[in-house]
Amino acid sequence: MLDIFNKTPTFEITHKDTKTKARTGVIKTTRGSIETPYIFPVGTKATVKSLDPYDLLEIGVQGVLANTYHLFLQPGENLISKFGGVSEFMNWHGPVMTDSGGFQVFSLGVSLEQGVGKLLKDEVGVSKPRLNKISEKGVTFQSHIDGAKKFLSPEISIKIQEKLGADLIVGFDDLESPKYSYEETKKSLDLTARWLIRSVKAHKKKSQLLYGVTHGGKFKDLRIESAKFNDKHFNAIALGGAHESKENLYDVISWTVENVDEVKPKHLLGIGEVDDILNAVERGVDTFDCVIPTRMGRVGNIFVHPPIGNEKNKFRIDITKREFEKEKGSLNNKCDCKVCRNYTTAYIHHLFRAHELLGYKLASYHNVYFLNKLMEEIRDAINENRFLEYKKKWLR
RNA sequence: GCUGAGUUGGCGGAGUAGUCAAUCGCAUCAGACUGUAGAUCUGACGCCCGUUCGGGCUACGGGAGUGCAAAUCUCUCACUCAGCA
Repeated sequence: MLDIFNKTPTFEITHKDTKTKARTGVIKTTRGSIETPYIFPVGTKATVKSLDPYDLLEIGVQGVLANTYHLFLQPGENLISKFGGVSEFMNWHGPVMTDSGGFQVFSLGVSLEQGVGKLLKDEVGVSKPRLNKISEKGVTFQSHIDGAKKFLSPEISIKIQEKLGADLIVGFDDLESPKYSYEETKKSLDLTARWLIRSVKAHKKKSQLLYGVTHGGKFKDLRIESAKFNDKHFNAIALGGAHESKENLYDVISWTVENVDEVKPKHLLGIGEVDDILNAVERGVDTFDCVIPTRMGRVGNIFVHPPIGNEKNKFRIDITKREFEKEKGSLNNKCDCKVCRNYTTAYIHHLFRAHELLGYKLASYHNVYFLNKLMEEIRDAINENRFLEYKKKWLR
C-alpha cells in the first residue's frame, strides 16, 4: 500500500457557535473533505437509490454511507476490493463511510421480533420471526436474499470494511430494542462494549478512521457509561442505539456529547428528520446519515420548507394526493434544485400515479438536495454565530 | 332468424343452492416510514346504525317462479360475443 493512501482521516473544528454546542468542522480523507455539519445520503448497496454519482456531485453531496452487511451478501467484499473499494466500484471516488452491519443485527433481529423501529412509536407492529441469532461470538444471519447462513462478528465486520475500503468505518455493535428494560439494555450495552474492543483490536488499516458506537437506550447512567467507554477507546464517536422518543434522543445526545472529548467527530447514526438534525447540531453533533430523503422520495413524500412544511407534517407533502393533479407550480418554490426549477408538481404527481421510474428519481434528487442545502445553511449560520436564529426559521 | 357461450361490486375476474355483502388482483381513499429485507408496508373500500362485536337495509342484467334457504335451480325478457344462415 502506498504511503499517501495510508493516512488516517482527520477532523478539525473550524468554528464554534457562541450560544450553543454547535460547531463547524472538516473531516479530511484521501478521497476528499467533508465540511460539517453534514448528512450522508445512504447508499446501502453501493448506490444511493435512483441517483448516480453525477447527480450526487450536482447536488453537492460530500460523502455517502454504504452498508457492510448488504455488500458482504452481494456482491461480496472480495469482488469490490478488486475494483479498489466501494467508492471506486460505484464510480463515486469521494469519501465513503460504511456501517458495520450492526444495524442489521437489530433490523433483522429484535426489530422484527418485537415489531419496533429504533424510535419507539405508540403502536407496535406485528411480531415476525427473526432472521438472525446473536451469540457472544457474533451474529448468524439467514440471508434475506437466498436464505443462506451468514456469520458476522466484530473481526469479520472490520475485515469486510477494510476490503470495502471506506474512509470512515464503524465498530460492530448490538442494537438494543427501545422496549428493553434497564437490565436488558445493560446486557446489550456490555455485549456491544466487548464487541467494540474486539473491533479496535481487529482494526489494522490506518487509512480508515474507526468510529465507536454509543448505546444504553434511554437510560442516562448507561448512556454516560457508554460515552466514557467510547471516548477511551476511539478517536471518533457514533451515537447509536434506540430511543424512547425525540425528547429522549435529544437528552441522549447531550449526555453523550458532554462525556466525549470535544475535539472528536461525532456522528449520529440513522437520524435525519429536520427537527432532529437541528436539535442534534445544537447539542454538538457533526455528522448524520439517514435513509429518509431517498426512502421518503420513493414513496412520494417531498420535503418542503416552512410555512407549508412544519414539525407536524415533518416538513413533507405527499405528492401522490389528488390535490396536486393540476398544480402548475414547482414542488417547492423555496428550493432551487434541478427538479424544482424544471418540472411542475402536476408532472411529478403524474409520474407517481403512473409508477414511472423518473418520479422516484426526481423525488429522491430533490429530497437529498433539500437536506444537503439545509446542512449548508446550518454551516453558514454557525460560522456567522446565528445558529439559534436559523433554527427558529424551521421550528416554531 | 337459428345454435352455442355469457351478463357478479369503479374495472378485471372467482364463486354455481345454505358457513356470501360475496376469494383475489387492479384502481381509489387513509395511514406509516429516522445506521434501507422498503419503487415498500398497513388499513378501508354497498348503504345506515351502534363499543370489541354485532344489528338493519339494499345487492350478483330485468321480471316471475321453485324451495326452509337462491349470485347459485326453472321460466321469461333484455343485452354482449362466437358460429351457421
